[in-house]
Amino acid sequence: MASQSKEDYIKVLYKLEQENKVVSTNDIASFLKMKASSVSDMLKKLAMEEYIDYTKYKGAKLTKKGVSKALSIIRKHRLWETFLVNHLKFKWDQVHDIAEQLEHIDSDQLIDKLDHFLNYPKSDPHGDPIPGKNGEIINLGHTPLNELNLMDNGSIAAIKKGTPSFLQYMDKLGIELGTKIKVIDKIEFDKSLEIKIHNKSIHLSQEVAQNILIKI
Amino acid sequence: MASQSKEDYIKVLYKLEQENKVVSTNDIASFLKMKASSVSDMLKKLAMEEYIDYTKYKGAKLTKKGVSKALSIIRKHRLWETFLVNHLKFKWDQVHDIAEQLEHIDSDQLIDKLDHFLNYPKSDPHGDPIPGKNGEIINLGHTPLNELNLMDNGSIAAIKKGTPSFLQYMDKLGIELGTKIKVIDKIEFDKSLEIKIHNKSIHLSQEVAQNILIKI
DNA sequence: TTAAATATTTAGCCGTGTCTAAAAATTTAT
DNA sequence: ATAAATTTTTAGACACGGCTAAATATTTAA
Repeated sequence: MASQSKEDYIKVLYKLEQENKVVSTNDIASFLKMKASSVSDMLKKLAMEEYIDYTKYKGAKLTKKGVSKALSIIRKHRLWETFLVNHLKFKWDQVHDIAEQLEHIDSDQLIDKLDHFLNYPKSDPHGDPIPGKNGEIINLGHTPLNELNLMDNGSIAAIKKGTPSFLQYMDKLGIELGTKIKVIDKIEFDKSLEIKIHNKSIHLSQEVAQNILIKI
Repeated sequence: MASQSKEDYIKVLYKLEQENKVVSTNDIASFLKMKASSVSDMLKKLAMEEYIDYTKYKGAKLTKKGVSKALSIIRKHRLWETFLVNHLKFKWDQVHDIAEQLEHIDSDQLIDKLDHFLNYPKSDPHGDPIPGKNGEIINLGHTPLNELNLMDNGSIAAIKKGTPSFLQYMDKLGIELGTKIKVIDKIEFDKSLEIKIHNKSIHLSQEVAQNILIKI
């Protein structure tokens, strides 16, 4: 089994690869709040264990083995979050740090049984898809709220940014998974928008709207 | 928070103190399968952090702080075991290693909520008492089976030795928590005994009987 | 009560995963 | 096209938690 630390790197690699193609040492360092030199060392080790393809000065990319490892960690993370919210009655903004610890527990049988107990959920409390046992990840076909057109209707499907403060802001706005919304104004100037929700109209910055995923 | 490794030492210290008064370096080493020199090093650190009272060459003893830490780890271990068996449907011989990992997860809130979810259990799947939030440990007043008198009746209250193979042996004998038994013969020669269980008579060595706790 | 056996500690080494400072490679800008 | 800026790697250090081998204390036995 990869150490906790290595698992953390693999997770970040996966996350950053979603955005870019190849991931740079500095990107990882700033994400993990570590020094580039530490990252450089670790990349060498991960390459040696064939979790990544890595050429000095050229950045890193997960191998098949690496992606599969990443998906298994994400699967564990999201299943635990689901357990914490649905059964232990945590709020959706309280579960991240705990799941961050639980995701490193090493037992396939445990995860199989947890999955069964939770009734094979397809997404976690933030609406993110839960990878399957073999790494299958369902594309739920969601659209960032800021990409909707004027007068489009939809419902909240997922919150992309899972930080406590962002989720608490969502709570304050009355936004939860499944809530119906309608785009009633789009402001050219700053790309912000006005939506109708719970029959009230609220204003959202582009920054915020980007992090709210909609099912149309 | 104490490291995982330190928590392991504290747990062993607690366990060994139940049997002896002061715990020797070698006892710990053989229990943890480590070298005495490593234990010696660690005892120094634990003493520095005031988890133990330690005098060179004289052995170690948990302080109040140490005992309270030990009880909190045991509490977590047993609550998780209860979850694994009662909700995830693990067998009682499969949960030890997984609970060994889960017990190091650091979140008081998590344990509070788990305790609530489990409906505040007083004992775990092996019949061992679960320490309370503040370290209260209920004495369930159990008697080792080998200390019962001829013709005494009782029911299985706990299995002291929680190794998979011992628990599997219990399964084979039809012994589970709550099973009624009666002592029908005590053999002086080797301290073994004959008990009636499920209306059949079975023979148990002293070694085995010592590890079965009875509620009379 | 002293020598032998045993238990414990110390000294020094190693791998892991971090760091700082310096060197080297790459990228950007003139 | 080369100098400057930036990024990345290397070198060397450190804390942690193990280890082996040697030294030292303690206990046991002659």
